[in-house]
Amino acid sequence: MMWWWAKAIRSLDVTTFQQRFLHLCIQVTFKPGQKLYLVNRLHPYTLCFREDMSPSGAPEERSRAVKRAKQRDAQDESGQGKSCRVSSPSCSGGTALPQSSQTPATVRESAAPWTQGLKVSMQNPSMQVYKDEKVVVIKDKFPKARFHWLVLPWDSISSLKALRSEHVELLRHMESVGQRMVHQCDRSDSLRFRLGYHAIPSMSHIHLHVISQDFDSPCLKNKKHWNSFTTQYFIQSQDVIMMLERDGRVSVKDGVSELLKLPLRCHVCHTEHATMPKLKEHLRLHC
DNA sequence: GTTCTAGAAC
DNA sequence: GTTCTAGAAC
Repeated sequence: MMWWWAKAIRSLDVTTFQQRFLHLCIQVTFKPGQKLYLVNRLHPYTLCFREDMSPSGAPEERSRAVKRAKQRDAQDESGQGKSCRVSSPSCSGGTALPQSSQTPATVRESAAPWTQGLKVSMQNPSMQVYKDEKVVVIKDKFPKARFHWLVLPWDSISSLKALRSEHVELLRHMESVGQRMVHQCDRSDSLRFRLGYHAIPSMSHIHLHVISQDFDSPCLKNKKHWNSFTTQYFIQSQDVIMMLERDGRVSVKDGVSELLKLPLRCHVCHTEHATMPKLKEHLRLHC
């Protein structure tokens, strides 16, 4: 399997690949359909492990496999899943190291592949709208408002939990860059913006949301979306910085996830609405 | 994070 | 019947 990877990766010859990865002595088992993300600043790659589509496979599994493959292809065609995908004719249950490797440490899957999406996106020049030596800004792939950017540090910081006092300056810079994005936008005079972090983000790699408060977007679809930006689940950038300065770390209250289940309440006039369509209709009044 | 879908709500 | 949500799967 490792040799197959080596053949699959365009920019790394076999020797380089071995030097960089084999010494890690890590064994990873892939399930069909899982993706392997190889990320550094220069070469973000995705290897997709497909199911065994041979006639010997179970009919139900083949059907699911075809369905998933169609979904992936549709995403690729729409430009949302830009990746260097390499197919294997039969690689279900692949293993990353030769069987002969001595005392390999088995690594359990630490996170679902989709949680790593931002790490890939931030490296993609076509998605970057601003960058400097400390941070990069990308447009949210599924914006929840007319303007929705993400400011990400180049440094690998997984989440709010990983923040310490020494990050204060970086966070101030992230906020400053976020404000710069707002001011360069042609609607900055008429739209209100908020800058903040989700208390428990789904995606790995800390990211500052810079989002206009119109919430006029087809990607805003459900209660979780709404409450993640309009309740205390959304922690303002300034509050994060203040906490970090005061306590040296950011505390997230227990049970914060419950906020995502709160009734749908307008963020402007605080009226309650029974369904998302009704809330979205109401929001037009405030535009 | 999204998509899909069963079943609840209307 | 259609609309909408919530949870599973990815």
